[in-house]
Amino acid sequence: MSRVDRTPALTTTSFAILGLLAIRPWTTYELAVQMERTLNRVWPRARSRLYEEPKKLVAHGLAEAARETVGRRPRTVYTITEEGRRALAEWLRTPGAGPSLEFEQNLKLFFADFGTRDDALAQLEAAREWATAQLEVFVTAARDYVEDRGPFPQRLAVTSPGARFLVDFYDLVDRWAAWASTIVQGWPEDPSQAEPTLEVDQYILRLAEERARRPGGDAAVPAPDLAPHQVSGP
Amino acid sequence: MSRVDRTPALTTTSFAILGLLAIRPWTTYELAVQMERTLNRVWPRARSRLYEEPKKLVAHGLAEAARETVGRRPRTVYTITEEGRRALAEWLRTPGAGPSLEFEQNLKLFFADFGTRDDALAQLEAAREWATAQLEVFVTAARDYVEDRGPFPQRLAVTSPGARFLVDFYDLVDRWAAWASTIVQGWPEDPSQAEPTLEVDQYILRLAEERARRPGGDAAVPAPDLAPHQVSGP
DNA sequence: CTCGGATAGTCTCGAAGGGACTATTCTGGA
DNA sequence: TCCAGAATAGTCCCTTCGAGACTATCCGAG
Repeated sequence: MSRVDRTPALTTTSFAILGLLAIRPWTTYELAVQMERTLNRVWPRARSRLYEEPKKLVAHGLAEAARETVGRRPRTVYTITEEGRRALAEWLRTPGAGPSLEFEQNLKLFFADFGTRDDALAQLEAAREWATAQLEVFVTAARDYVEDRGPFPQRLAVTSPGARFLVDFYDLVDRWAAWASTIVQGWPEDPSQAEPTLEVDQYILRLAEERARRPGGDAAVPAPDLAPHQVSGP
Repeated sequence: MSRVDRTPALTTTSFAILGLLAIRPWTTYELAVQMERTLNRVWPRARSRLYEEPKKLVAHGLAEAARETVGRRPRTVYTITEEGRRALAEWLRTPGAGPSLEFEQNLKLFFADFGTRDDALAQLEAAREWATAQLEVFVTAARDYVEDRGPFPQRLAVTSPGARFLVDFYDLVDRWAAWASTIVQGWPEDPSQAEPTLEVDQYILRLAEERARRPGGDAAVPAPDLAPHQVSGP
């Protein structure tokens, strides 16, 4: 009531920063750089945001700020507190949200019948380039890690399953765009005149149904019966 | 300068709405529902946003609003203009952004060493449930489409490649989470004590490098040499 | 000695999210 | 036939975010 304190609420982004602080102390600038290089891939946030979060953490008692100075330039080093570690563990216990995907190139493909076939092909080509670029950055970083030149090698056991997801995701985008290109190339100039390819639709449906029937339980998953991103010829 | 009009700029969301209007006229409510059911999967936006967009389109001359009334309740039906169709085609010509992914469950996995093994397993299980739920909704909708009961069957040719991406994405999340679960089950109670599994890391690296070498050109993509989401036993 | 890139931030504005709130119309079952 | 609840058709508010402009110092290579 009245106009009491109101320290802004903690968000997922706050806990992402808090997690980094649990690894070691950082300055805000280092946090921002680290975030851009790694966490951005699963939790993208604007740089400007990242400068606010540590302050919130301090306000909540989850981190401490130490003002230092390099020459005449001041900087702030943040360190996690014991309460911060408890809060982080607590956050890890609560269920997280499922993936949320924004995919403008796919959105444009969805409206392809209001443009030209070449427009659609350009979107798919851009998607492939995106995937390639992501993978290149990834390979460089991953090679460093495997050759023991990466930071925090002791965290590798914990981080590699998540990394696997990213590689597979980039690979999916690439394979899908390549496959979709072959489909779109078969369209007429004006995509609104394209004939529905029933094989594709039934194939999609079969894939989806098959998966929906797969037991939700556990254990090893068999390799897919249907080769991904290949359309069987008629 | 001074304090002139300033009709707010058009965003990707504006064009998503404009694309729907290119299919047929809608009321704002219908647009919001349609968006939630379909476009949300590649371009998720809050409902409240969707009520603003058509007004912007009108302000830019890309759509027209017709006030109607059902009984005593007023409603507004939006129709695309010729200029709107031109703007849409123009937008389709410009390259779209690559995918952007938010994945909180994976983020929590990334910090698994500050929680317990069971916390990590719970995140993965939640990811599987999410994927299953998405697929179930998808299957229901897709079955309707294939059995000719879906709206806009004439757009099927254009929309099914994009749908394929979604099925594969959900499938990826599911397979990955199942695979990752088997890895995490091998961890000790305290994940910070987990041993790095070099096989996994080198496997990831090999996958990534192999892909990075793949020609960025075109044409059919061969089936992957390595079965997705299976770790070869030692 | 200097110049460009890395370090270390602040600030602003508009876009987006999330939900509370209102009100009328339609539909299926008692 | 009547009523409850779902669907229709929005408005409003507050907070968070994103994108980028802006400032300033430090450090290393040539």
